[in-house]
Amino acid sequence: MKELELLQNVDTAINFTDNIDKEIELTGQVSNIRILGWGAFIILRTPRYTIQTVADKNSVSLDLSTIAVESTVKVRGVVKNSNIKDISIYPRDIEISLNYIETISAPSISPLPIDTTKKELNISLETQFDLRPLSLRHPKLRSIFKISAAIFNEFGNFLTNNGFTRICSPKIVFSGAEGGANIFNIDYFNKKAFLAQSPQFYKQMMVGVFGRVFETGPVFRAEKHDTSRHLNEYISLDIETALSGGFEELVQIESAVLNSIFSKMKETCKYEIDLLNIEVPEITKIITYKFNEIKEIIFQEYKKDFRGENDLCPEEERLISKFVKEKHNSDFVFVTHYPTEKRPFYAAHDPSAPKESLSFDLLFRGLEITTGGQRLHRYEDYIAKMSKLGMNVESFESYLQCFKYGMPPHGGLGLGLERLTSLLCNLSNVKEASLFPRDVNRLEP
RNA sequence: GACCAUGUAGCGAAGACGGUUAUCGCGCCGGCCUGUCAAGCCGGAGAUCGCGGGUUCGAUCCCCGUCAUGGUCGCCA
Repeated sequence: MKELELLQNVDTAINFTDNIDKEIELTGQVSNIRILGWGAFIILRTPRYTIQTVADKNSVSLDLSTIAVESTVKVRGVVKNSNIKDISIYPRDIEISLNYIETISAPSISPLPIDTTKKELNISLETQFDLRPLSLRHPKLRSIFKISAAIFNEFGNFLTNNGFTRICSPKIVFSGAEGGANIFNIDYFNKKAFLAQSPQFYKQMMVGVFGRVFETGPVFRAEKHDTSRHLNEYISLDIETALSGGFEELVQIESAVLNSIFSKMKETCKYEIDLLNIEVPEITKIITYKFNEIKEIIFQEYKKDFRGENDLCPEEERLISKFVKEKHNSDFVFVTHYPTEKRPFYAAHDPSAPKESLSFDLLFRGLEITTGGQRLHRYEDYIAKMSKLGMNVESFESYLQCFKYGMPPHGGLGLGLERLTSLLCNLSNVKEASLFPRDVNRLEP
């Protein structure tokens, strides 16, 4: 038996201002080393900091030329004020003047096949992903995932603080929510099962339990699309809530969530915002256009006629975003009332105009990042709609229980984490916002 | 899946009417530098030009095939 001490503090944070001219100890990985005649500047990557240390070759016993990039080192040194220009370093107003440095772990092979010490990584996407455990060590790539984490966290915190309950629904499911072709089949103890395309059914069921729920987790799409905005596994930020008003309430909730994410990001991600040169937006007014209005605007303003088609193509998404930016100075536009036939069976429609669904997409800087809408909530409506679409009602019995025994009017939305991250960080491909992207051709790393 | 591009050193690129030793930057190796700013200066090593076939006296370059990657689109978050 061995009893371990209960830690009062597991953080690695250091109060530098209280430790000026005092000696501290740090362990970190060498992200860069600049050797000069008298010594070296060694940049250390630690969980909280990327910090500059300074080693005079006469003050430390270790031969500085033996220190390879990505070595793990333990150092002791005195905290000094400094004024560092390199914005990949944080904090920049202090540095550590070393008395001692020891290599804890040295790489077996050095150098890295890619150069993570430069301002830009300057490698192809393929190389970036093939060497993901290494490329992610670059300050700019790390920052992308700090931004992503900030979005993820504040999405959950804001909703939790506003009466939503976090749920975790199964990813191995009995049936798909969106239809058959784009769903991954798996063998589940000799039974047919699927990987969830969406937590849709479960989050609806849980509205009957908690009233307001959210989930942040992976979803899987088996589509053989291979584009800069698609992943076969992505993180879906999902909301589902009972509605007291119309489906527009969802638009307002999402706007509030996004604004909360953006303002929190400005607070906690100053370093990343600076490093990635991110322009953090804010929704100051909620701009909505009906689907049919969009088609007319595109025709009137840009002389392109897509009015016959019942979906928006990427070009239309870009054009309408441009239009809204110029006319309303907004990076965001909600497109409402999509054709009912383009929406899944559970989508509610306008009783006075059955062809128009009570749903919306959110376009951000030219790309769709959210689909949402009000759902059907009456059992009879489900039976009627599913029968009309030729669906097998019996096979959805476990899902339909909640409606049979009473559900409030409700709706929800799904926000693509990687899409939002990539647009915020000005990435050209959504895969860059996924740690280990899964696409048609990539299963590892 | 369709269409269009691209495969040249560890990484990112240039190249040529089809003709000696294939060019540049980064990294690497050696040297220099008492404060660097994702360092600097000098020198050096490093490439079966994606793979297979064809045309040719001769192919990294032209042709055919193939594989891989990227872009646009279908579809979607």
